[in-house]
Amino acid sequence: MPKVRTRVAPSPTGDPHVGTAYVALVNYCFAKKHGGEFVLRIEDTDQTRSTAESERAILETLRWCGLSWDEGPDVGGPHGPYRQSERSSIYREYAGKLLEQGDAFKCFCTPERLEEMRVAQRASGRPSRYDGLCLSYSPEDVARREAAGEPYVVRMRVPDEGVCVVEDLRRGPVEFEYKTVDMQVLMKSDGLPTYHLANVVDDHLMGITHVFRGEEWLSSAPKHLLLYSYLGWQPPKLMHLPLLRNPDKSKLSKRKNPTGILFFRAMGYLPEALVNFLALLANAVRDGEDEIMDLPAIVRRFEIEHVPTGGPVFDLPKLDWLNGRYIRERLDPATFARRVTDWGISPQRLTRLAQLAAPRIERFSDLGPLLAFLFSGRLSLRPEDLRGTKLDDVEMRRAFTLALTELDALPVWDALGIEAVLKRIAETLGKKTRDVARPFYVAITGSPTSIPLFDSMELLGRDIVRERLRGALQLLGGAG
RNA sequence: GGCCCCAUCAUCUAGUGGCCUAGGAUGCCGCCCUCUCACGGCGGUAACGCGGGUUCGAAUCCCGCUGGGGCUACCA
Repeated sequence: MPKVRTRVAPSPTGDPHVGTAYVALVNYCFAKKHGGEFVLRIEDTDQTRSTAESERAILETLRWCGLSWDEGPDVGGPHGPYRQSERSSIYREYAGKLLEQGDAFKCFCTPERLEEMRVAQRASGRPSRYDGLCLSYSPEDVARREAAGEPYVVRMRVPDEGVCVVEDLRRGPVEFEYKTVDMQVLMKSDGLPTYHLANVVDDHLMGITHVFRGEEWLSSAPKHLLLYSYLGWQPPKLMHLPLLRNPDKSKLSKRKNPTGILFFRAMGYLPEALVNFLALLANAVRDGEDEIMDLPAIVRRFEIEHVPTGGPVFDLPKLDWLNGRYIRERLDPATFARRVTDWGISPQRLTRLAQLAAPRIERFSDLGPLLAFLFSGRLSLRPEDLRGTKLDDVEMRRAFTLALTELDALPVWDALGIEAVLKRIAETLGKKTRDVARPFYVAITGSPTSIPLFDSMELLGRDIVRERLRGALQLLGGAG
């Protein structure tokens, strides 16, 4: 029996998500429960979306949660590198092997043709699936096109007939007819692999024995199983975890709810409470058992067969209750003091605040009202508070809506970038920056007079800013 | 549209054919404690989606329906 090895493989394409922490926790628990190892791998094969900043934040927040990995891009290990962008030659090798075996082929089809094909397939009620045009080309044809410099991708071959049975550890056998499984792209025209190839190759090479991943992967499991068999490898055991949901039951998304681990940190949740809460979502307690438990206890009582299959709503009020219990039951006054300091009034943060606040106060006692917004969750505002003279409701809605998307797209969250976004929005609206800034001051700081806006936003963090803008928008009756 | 997953209180869930006139937790309501509030204690509210089977017996097994969700990219 080989040693149990699990992994979490986040994609560094945005702010770290609680779903990632949930999946990481399950993989961590399973590995530790069985005396195995837990690996962190970065899936950055999408070079247009991946950022170093996102990777850094993911590592930092997972560590904040108390999860540690035995191997990973920062700690190294015998199966590295742990960043897929550094493993290109490995994927090329296996793509080459698949091509040679005839289990993959070069595809020269244009995006336009593929799009047309899919539209037609959908219209006639068929599954969306590559029609195999490029499979019909002779080797000479392929060589000629390649020599002519036609761009191509490498696609995996999928049988037209038969059934693939995916054995899910929790759900049992799940059947897929091969004719409903698409001939996925394995190597993009930029020479980098897609997730499908990279995850199979890496899981094998890294000796991963069990894969716990989100349910969104269940329908592509047949492709992965097929690749394992083409390459002559033993696939790991698979289990698909339910997706965390918004209160409206859709997949948890930052458009509707706080989803960022950074949000929970900025709001003053304790990492042990957050992890405890996520653990409850994976393994509920039995009657009479206390719901508070630390990581070792979570690991000890972890049972994969008790992970629910239905997607749970991320129930913020319950997290609040649990976090409150941690604060009043698990923090002695000294620890309380230290953790509050680390959270909001660390010397570094106070130094920064000093520069921003000192010019605006006459007594230290002015600090309370001036900086209260930095130590608050939601602000209680009325629509009248937002209204000034320079922007009407329609314009404000427009400005907030634009800000919501543009701020999300900022690669690095700092005052400079935020300023650029606000100025661009003012320009779009044909207004002065100062006039556009006013409602933002109110929405973000709760008052039209405050310490500088862009710094305030930076200090609050992207997630809280998003929540406050969303709140302001709601006050004005929705997006514009 | 096609494929797949899922289905117990508002929410998280226990429940793996009789222990269930369905248990716990959050939320909400009430009472108690109390210099306020909160905490805490006690009590209450509230669910097996529907229809067929199988069985002596079904929340538990099977089928259909309905509902929800995911996937359907040269993103993961």
